[in-house]
Amino acid sequence: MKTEREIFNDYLSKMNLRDTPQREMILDTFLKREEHITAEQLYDIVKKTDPSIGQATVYRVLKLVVEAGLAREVDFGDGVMRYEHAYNHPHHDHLVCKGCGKTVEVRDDIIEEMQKRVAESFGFLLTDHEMYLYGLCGNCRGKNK
Amino acid sequence: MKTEREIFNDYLSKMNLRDTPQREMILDTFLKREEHITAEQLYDIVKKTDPSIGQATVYRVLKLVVEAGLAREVDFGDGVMRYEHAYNHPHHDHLVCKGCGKTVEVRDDIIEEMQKRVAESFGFLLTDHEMYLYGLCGNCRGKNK
DNA sequence: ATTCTATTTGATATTGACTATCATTTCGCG
DNA sequence: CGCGAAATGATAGTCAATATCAAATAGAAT
Repeated sequence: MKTEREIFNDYLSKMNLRDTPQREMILDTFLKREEHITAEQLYDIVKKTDPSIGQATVYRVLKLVVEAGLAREVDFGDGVMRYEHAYNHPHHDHLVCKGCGKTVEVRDDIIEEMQKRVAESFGFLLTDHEMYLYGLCGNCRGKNK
Repeated sequence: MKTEREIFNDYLSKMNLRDTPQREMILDTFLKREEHITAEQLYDIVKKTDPSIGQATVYRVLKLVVEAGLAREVDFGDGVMRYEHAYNHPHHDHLVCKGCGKTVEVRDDIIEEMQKRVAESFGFLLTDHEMYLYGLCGNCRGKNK
């Protein structure tokens, strides 16, 4: 089982890209966090370790991390892209509480299967999908009268 | 059965908003088009009828049309919000071809039911959802080697 | 109809996320 | 080392969408 660092380095050499301290640092910082994170949030954290790092570099490295298969983009529709771990975190969809913003990762094989069938019934070859379920979590259900 | 115009006017008076020629014009132009449309595209069309209309007004009116229940926002993830008819166009999801951009409206009751169950299994009350199925349509399947 | 005032409009500036540009730095090969 | 290509960081630019604000106007009161 390869480590994330190995996968990232393999991707860099395969693409003839260079191994830089910034890239390693940003990747490591991303990997340490478990939750969905935005580029700006990651930038803020990274600056604490190395204040000289540029914002553009964080955006650039996040893109590489996605291409290397270690991260996945998540779009909750609020205009900001978030990133989540993709390594050892198989595909899933998201349940999002509109009250408190809490998210839960969900996966349902029946839904996945039906999605493929629906696409095929229109002659489409399904390559991927996005599904966001919005609602109110247990805590927030009671609050808004 | 109320007309869209009646529904819109009802909404305006319920909210103590004024009935203006711009609002009527933009609504009418939106209603004439059947396909998903962006605010900028609608602005371009509307300008042909009345070049004095401001871009901001189109954005503002589209928001009202959504609030009145006559339109729905659709986000295909390309950074631009699109609007589709909501009146007599019941909820559906979208199948999007990554090759040519073609979209198909789809609806599957089993998926809808499973979504509700999944949400409930986590204690969530499902209020709405977004589901986008991305793939290649019949035409585009053969093209990419 | 005329007046009045809060709403609406259109022009413009601003925001916020993200990308492009570009001079300077640095990686990594010889 | 020393070189050339690639990466970085600072900055400017893009683009959709929103905020601002003076001027125009809807619509109720007169």
